[in-house]
Amino acid sequence: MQSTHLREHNLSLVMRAVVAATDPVSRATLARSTKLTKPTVSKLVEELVAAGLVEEHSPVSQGSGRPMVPLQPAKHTVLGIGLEIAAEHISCLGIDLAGEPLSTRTEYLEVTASNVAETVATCARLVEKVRADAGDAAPVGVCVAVPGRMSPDGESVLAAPNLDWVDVPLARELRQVLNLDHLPVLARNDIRLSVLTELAKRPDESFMYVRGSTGVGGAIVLEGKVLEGVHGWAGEFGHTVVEPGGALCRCGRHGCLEAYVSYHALRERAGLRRDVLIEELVEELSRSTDRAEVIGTIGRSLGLAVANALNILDLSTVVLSGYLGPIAEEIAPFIRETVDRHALAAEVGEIVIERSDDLAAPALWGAARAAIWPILDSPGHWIARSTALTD
Amino acid sequence: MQSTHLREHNLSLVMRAVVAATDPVSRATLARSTKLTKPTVSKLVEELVAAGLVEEHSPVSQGSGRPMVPLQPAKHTVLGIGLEIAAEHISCLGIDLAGEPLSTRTEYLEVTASNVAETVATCARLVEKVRADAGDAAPVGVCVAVPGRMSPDGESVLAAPNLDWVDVPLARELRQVLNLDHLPVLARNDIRLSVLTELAKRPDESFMYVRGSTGVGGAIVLEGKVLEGVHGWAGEFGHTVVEPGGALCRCGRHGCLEAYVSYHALRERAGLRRDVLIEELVEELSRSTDRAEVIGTIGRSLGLAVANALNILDLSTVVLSGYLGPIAEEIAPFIRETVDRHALAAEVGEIVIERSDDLAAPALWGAARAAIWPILDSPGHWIARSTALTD
DNA sequence: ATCGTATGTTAGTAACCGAAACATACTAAG
DNA sequence: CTTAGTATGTTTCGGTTACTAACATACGAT
Repeated sequence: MQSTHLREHNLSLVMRAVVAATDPVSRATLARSTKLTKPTVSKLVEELVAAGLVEEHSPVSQGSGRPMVPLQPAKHTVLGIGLEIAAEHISCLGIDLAGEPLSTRTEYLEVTASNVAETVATCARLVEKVRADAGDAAPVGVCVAVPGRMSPDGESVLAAPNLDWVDVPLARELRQVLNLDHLPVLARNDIRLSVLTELAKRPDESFMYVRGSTGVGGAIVLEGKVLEGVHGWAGEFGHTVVEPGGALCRCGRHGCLEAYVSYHALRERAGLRRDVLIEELVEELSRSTDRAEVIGTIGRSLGLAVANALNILDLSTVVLSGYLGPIAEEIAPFIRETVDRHALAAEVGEIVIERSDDLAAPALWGAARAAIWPILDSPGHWIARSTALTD
Repeated sequence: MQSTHLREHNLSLVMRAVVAATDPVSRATLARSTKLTKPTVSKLVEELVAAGLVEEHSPVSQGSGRPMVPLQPAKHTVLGIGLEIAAEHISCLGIDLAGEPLSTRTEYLEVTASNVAETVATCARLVEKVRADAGDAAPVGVCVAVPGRMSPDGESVLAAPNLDWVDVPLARELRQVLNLDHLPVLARNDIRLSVLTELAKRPDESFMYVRGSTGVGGAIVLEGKVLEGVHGWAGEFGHTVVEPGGALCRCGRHGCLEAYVSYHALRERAGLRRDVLIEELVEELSRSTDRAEVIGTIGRSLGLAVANALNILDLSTVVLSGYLGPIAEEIAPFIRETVDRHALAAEVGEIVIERSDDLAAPALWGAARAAIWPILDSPGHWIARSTALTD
């Protein structure tokens, strides 16, 4: 490592500490939390303030001693742009460093294999609108959430069954259309972006994330890092077999978890109308069938898959999201039971099963956060870049 | 990060590069591989040579140009001490920085709950002998491999069924008996140490490690790091249920993998005599039963457990060790089949199933390597420490 | 009015790494 | 035998970084 990298490292450390703090922080507090000395922090903060990434407010007294100068992530100066492509709509969200939404826009269209160009054009239109709404805030980058399997480099969509897409070089096409010279434009899997939203609330924790929505998605988070795996789908247990030779899944095989626990599977089997909202799925199901039975179906299948994963990874926390969130407490016993059956009960501590306080569109928010990430990770690059542009 | 940490980081970088290289390396080569500049490398190497951690040989011509000065990890100067506690014997191995064995000693005794003190005494005796054998080599630390569940800090054995141990503060007791002032003494799970031996051959790779021995152990390696998990048993799928309601396992539940695929289970079910060597288990079994049936039993159970784990973690490599190594090729089809059944076949690349060229005692070797680790990780500390002692 | 306390700044210092030039030691060719 | 070419390793110097120690600042408490 070179000495210049050291500075970048520390700059990022301070920047992230400022963003991570919910309340304004003083330089002295930063020095303690980053384990750097006060002069060092002052130097680094000076640079961040000069670059407009951190805001300095007027001194505030804190009991005895000299009043602190509160520092906060700059508001409305920087714009992280998140996009979400779903089967029937495309949304765009712009947030600033503080995580404040600056603008949200949505357009409705049926995304299919035949209208990739139109989809890209729509994305571009939405991004332009959000940029306009955001005023002076300088764009940092764009991240697109796609419900499908992506190439690990974030360049292209390998397969997105819901959209009927195969091998679409989405990032490249967007980059060409969007007029953002050399800013990063990446495409990522929607679940892996959703989990970032959860991760913002539990930094550095280890847990398993399960989201019930159109399909069943999941991710594994180890010490604050989302596990990728060689193909980038670690933790995706939608197609784990939970009942050998069981129900036919749309992937063509039998007994997949997704064939039991997914919006489509549950809705169709209960013969409900197509326009049931995902959030209301469980309520609707309980109306037509015995609630215990519905919960039982979900719980048993999910319990097996989740318990297996927890066991192998030696994790003790599951976060349930999507329509699984509201019924987390009801599903919990099934997961617990299977875990107890699979691991030595005495060895296992209590399994923590939590519901995610889900936002309406976690993937969209995750994408926006991911777009901001480069600034937090290497503020120096950004500063160098922006000063080079203005000169 | 402080500037002094930067130096430590770079020192470690150079040290590890020297050790990782199989052949002697020049300063210039190190500069290229570590991405530091030549002067920096020279400075750092100078310090390592002065401390006796790296050896400088006489210049060797390499075609044209000035001959290089070959650098190698110092031999016989430093001693990493590994211990292995098994049910019926205790072994001790001392290696140097180059990974050369300096001495191996073994004593036989039945380790049980009643003779913890004797076990510790035996360990101490073995360590003393190895130290004596190693001559001037300076001890770096001690690491003990124990077949059981350990506290994450490496201090104590929580439970080791094979030894009938529960809650034994092994590291502390050893530290008191061994006369190694303030050198690290740690106790670790044997499988997690075995995998270090494999890891030395595949640095920075990701794979799953499965070892068939008295029981069935496993570990997950992600980018060269052994996954720990909250309790420190990530990847241990010996007690994964592979057949609900199946054979009784000694853990008290039914259908565990270990109830089918373990030395004890296989030997007892075939009615073989007790003194069959683990290495010869499969051969012996094939003599009394149909080989295809034996392989089938192992393959089906293991295939299910391994395939599930690969699927969830999105890994594509399995390394089979212990008595599973020799029959890796025969088991491979079962694992492949289950993987294909569980994951979307089109999405999965080829699963690589490899055998570990197992040493006789990988856990012992892993322990010795682990004992050496502190030097590679922070040579500066070691240098400071040893100069402080000699002054 | 003074003391205590916590924040933030100002030198001055020590340490680090890197760029460039140089010294070194060999091979290969004329 | 000489010269050119090449790669290694060293020296010198400069720029940057972060730390130490002391100080200035701005409050509350007594």
